[in-house]
Amino acid sequence: MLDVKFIVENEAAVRRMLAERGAEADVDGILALAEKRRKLVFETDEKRAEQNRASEAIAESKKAGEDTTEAVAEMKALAAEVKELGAGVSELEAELHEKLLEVPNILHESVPPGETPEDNELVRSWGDPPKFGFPARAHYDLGEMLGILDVERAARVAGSRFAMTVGAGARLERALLSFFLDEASAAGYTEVFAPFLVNSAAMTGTGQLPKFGFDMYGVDGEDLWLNPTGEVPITNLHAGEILDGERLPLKYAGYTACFRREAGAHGRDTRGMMRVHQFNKVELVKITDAESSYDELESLTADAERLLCKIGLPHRVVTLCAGDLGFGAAKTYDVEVWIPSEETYREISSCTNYEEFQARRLQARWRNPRTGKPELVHTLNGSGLAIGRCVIAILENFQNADGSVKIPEALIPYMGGMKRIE
RNA sequence: GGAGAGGUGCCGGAGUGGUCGAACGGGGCGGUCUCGAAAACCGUUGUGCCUUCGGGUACCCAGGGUUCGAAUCCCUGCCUCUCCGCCA
Repeated sequence: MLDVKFIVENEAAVRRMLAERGAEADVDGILALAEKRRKLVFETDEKRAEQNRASEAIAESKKAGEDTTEAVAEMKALAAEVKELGAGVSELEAELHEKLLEVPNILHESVPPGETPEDNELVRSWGDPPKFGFPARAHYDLGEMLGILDVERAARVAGSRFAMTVGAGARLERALLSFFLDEASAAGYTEVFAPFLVNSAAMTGTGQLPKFGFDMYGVDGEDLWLNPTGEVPITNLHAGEILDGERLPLKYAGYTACFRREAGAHGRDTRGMMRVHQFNKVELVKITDAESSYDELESLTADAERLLCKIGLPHRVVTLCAGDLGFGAAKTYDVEVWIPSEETYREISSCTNYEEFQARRLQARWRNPRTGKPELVHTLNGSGLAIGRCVIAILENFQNADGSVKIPEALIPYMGGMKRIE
């Protein structure tokens, strides 16, 4: 969420941002409501002051033993007026808040212009795509051949777009999850096991609501949602708090299952476990101040990338262009891993600086010792990493001609010494 | 699921419906004293909004209600704790 004051004072910049993103928001409505609210608050406060003075006078009179029935009768009208004005202010504020929640974040100056993923900017790449002396098999074929991925039975118990790993496949998921969390701990992240179900307030705090409810699963009859990403429960951990500046940056790493309806993705990635309704992920979250947040974004991205290096998976990093950027993101690096069967790079981590956008919704602040005043924190997150897609990448990049798959060195200890899946 | 208790400032903990944004204690910060420290003493110590920058206004879990006036009374919700039952 943007500050109303910022919108009032930087109308042109806000409109420019909307144009660059190819997004829309009711800037006119916000400006009009803000001004209306300002005037009504002033009027209401004045009436309240009058009422408070009169009430005090009544208290004094009563103490002096005087008859107050007349004064009390006179106050009735004013009391009713104050009540009505107050209700008007609340209504305006609710309306304004609603509109503000639908304005996307401002863009960092380094975000490249562009409309589609084609316009994303390559930052760097690591490793070379493997050259096989045979046609590369897709993960769903390898998984089936090896008996470690069972989409059919997953569909039986849940439906289409669900995947289930079995045997060495399941072990590989657990290995990755442990490896990622161990690496995160070593890099200074605090490990958390947060709830997988979150309420509407949390979903609003990180920006999934009110605009993107269609892509999430809700729990019938309760104010609960299945979290679409670990970002939600973990970032919301410090909602409403004023943090001690010395504690920053806070760094968390947590495993969550992630649930997405994939509404609007019909026909895309329909086979295997590339795009499923439930997948596993280790999420990295940072809470820091404005001064350090872009340095923290670089190191967060490096933390995610290093995992791929240690496994030995070829990948690249791109900066998302304005049109491809998420609603609340000020800047995002996508880390993309090489997928041989598609002969392309696919997203495996998305590292984002939200600056104050989430913090303002969350009311997450820190106390600046220089000023003694609370300031909004900057929040960041990125996958470290998406486990399902990592399984895909490992199966495909480390496959042999006979369909067996070599376990990457770094994961062998986590696989109980297993060196190959065959 | 059943029965009960409770939610107040950084923490503990008061608070007859009328200067209560809130006693008192602890903590923090600043100061006096000291070579320094401790102790003692003094002062200070929440957040948002509006402002004609003098102030004003709101917030005692959240949302409603009663009242001229609510931290204090009423209703609803959420959360915490205790006991019983059930359960991974």
